[in-house]
Amino acid sequence: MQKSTPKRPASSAVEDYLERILELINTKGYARVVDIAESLSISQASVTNMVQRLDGDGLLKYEKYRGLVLTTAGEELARNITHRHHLLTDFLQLLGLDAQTIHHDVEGMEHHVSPATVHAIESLTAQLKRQPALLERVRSGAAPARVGRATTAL
Amino acid sequence: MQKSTPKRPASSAVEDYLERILELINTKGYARVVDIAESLSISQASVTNMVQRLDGDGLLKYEKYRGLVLTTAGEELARNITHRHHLLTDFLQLLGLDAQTIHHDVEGMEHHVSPATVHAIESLTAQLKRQPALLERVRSGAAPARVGRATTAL
DNA sequence: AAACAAAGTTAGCCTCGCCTAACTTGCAGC
DNA sequence: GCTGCAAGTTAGGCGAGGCTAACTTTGTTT
Ligand SMILES: [Mn+2]
Ligand SMILES: [Mn+2]
Ligand SMILES: [Mn+2]
Ligand SMILES: [Mn+2]
Repeated sequence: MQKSTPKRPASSAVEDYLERILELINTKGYARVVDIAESLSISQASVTNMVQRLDGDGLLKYEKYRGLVLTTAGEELARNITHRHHLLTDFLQLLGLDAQTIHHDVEGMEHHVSPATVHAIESLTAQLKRQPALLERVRSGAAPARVGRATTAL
Repeated sequence: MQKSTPKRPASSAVEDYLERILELINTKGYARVVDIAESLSISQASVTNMVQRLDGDGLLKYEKYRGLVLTTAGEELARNITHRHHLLTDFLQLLGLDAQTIHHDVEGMEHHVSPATVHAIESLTAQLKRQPALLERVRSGAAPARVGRATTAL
């Protein structure tokens, strides 16, 4: 156990690293410094530095020149941020946003959504998926119907 | 006009300062360094420093020891972030989240929501407000109805 | 008008997260 | 088993955005 670690909430940077490391492991079987760097558009030197910090924080095991593996704590955190990422992406896709906007916004928002909010958006998403008509109105930017104004006009 | 300023997007910190300054001006008529500091839980020294930066960026006019006023550009930015804040707050309230969670999440998310997403969430919010039944299901965390399972059970 | 407190400023420092340049290690190919 | 390149690391540095401590200015009080 990592003692005397006050367990501050992980920073956005830490979450982004862990998320990407897990993704690399899941798709390539391993996560090398060079791959992480490429994938995050960050220098190898910066990755090495962060990896050493994450090792110190007990989120992964790192052996110089040899590679790294996520610890249980690290993988848990990685799975958690991944879940937030997917949920928000799913939600924004429902709203009809373009892929680029979605990616940009999700990449930032994912770090600020607390568990209760995750749960609420999951619930909302599930409900919305059974309301295609409502979603259609959202996507078309339909204003709330007002008496005396055509809502289907061009 | 502020020439030779490449106009990087405002940082989260800058947006938080501007939002708070506008709020102070709207409620007290002015925004002193000490008030901004108190309101953001930041030292007066840090506020002075940031205010000087914002002056340099043309977002406010600052006279040493004398006070500050937002420029047109600054007020525009302030109104914009304020709008995002209110929209997200409104949206999360609809989902039935508690005030504390809402404040925490909004304070972070507001800096990462692009115009298209703002528009989509506005649209969604408007639609949701006319769907009290759906919202009730969201708030109660109802799973999508499944045949053979009671959805109203305790 | 002198003194005092509150507000504001400056100086110096820190952490985070990034960078480049230079060096070291590991691994293939020969 | 050299050798050369790719991968990895270290060293040094930078900007953002915080902090505290010490100083200055302003405004109020007497
Ligand atoms: Mn991210
Ligand atoms: Mn992500
Ligand atoms: Mn904020
Ligand atoms: Mn805000």
